[in-house]
Amino acid sequence: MNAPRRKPVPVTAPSSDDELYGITELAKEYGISLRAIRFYEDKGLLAPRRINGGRAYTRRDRVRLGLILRGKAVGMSLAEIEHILSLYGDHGEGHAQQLDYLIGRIDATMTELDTRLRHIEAMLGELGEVRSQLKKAQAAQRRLRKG
Amino acid sequence: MNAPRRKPVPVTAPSSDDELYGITELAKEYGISLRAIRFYEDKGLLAPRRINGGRAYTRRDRVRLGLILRGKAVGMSLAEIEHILSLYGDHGEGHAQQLDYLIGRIDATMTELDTRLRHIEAMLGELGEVRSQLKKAQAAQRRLRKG
DNA sequence: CAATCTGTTGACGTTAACGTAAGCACTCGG
DNA sequence: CCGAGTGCTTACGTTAACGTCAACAGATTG
Repeated sequence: MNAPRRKPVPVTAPSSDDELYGITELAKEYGISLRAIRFYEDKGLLAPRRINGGRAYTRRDRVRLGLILRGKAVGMSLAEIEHILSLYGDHGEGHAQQLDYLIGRIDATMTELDTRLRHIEAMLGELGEVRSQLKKAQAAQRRLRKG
Repeated sequence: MNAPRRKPVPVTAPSSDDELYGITELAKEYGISLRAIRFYEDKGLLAPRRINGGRAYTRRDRVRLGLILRGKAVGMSLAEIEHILSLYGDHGEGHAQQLDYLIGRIDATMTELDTRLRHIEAMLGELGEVRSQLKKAQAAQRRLRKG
């Protein structure tokens, strides 16, 4: 079963028209595969416009992609990232309830990130101790060799 | 093809003999499944002794398991965690080269963790901004309702 | 006009990290 | 002696996050 073919077009405007980017540009810029970018789209994390069948990304899309990758670097699942992404974006003229809800979710998210941060700090601390132990051993060795 | 059967034994000493723990104790203590613990063993992250076919964990094993889970909480893969775990443990009487190598790896690991930490801090910062924007909107709403 | 480039959509493969299930082995309490 | 409890192993299933591949369509270029 083949989907009906649209007619794609390069879109790849080096720096001309209206601040739109092709998928390959984004891929190279962030060092990821085209497949990954499309995958994020499938998962609803990105929603580029279509220009004659080709994906066209705006600055805003680029920012989102950046957030996605940052999320991954931090060890979040795509689901969690989607969660966070939804906190950005136009909550234009949101009603009071919406605002409360959003702020609540942001607080929750920040708390979780804080926990992670503390875990990392703990690991850094422990590794630092191990390191200084090794440093001591190293110094001892040197004393044996030189003195 | 069946492996030859050993004879397992509870080992489950509540707090008596020699500071050994059964697999279920560990599982409950850390809130994970037996399967997961065995899985970590398969991956070489744990290596409990066997007492009559049953796994017997020491305090040291418990600490390692803690490190594993902390690593996961921080978003590391089991491979990365194994990497880090190898930095602990007896480098007893290590030779100079070994020490240099280990310290180098610790430094590398710490640098990487530092990067993650910075990513998280960045996200926290951005979320903080979004939050304060929403707070402003919230205040505006209240002014409309009350005054 | 044919080759090449860029892009699109399935469909299937892969790796990591387990979960689930089945079947067997000891031990212990009644 | 029998059933429940605990543990072991092997084998297969599952989810996430892509990678790989095939087949095709416009555009561009020699």
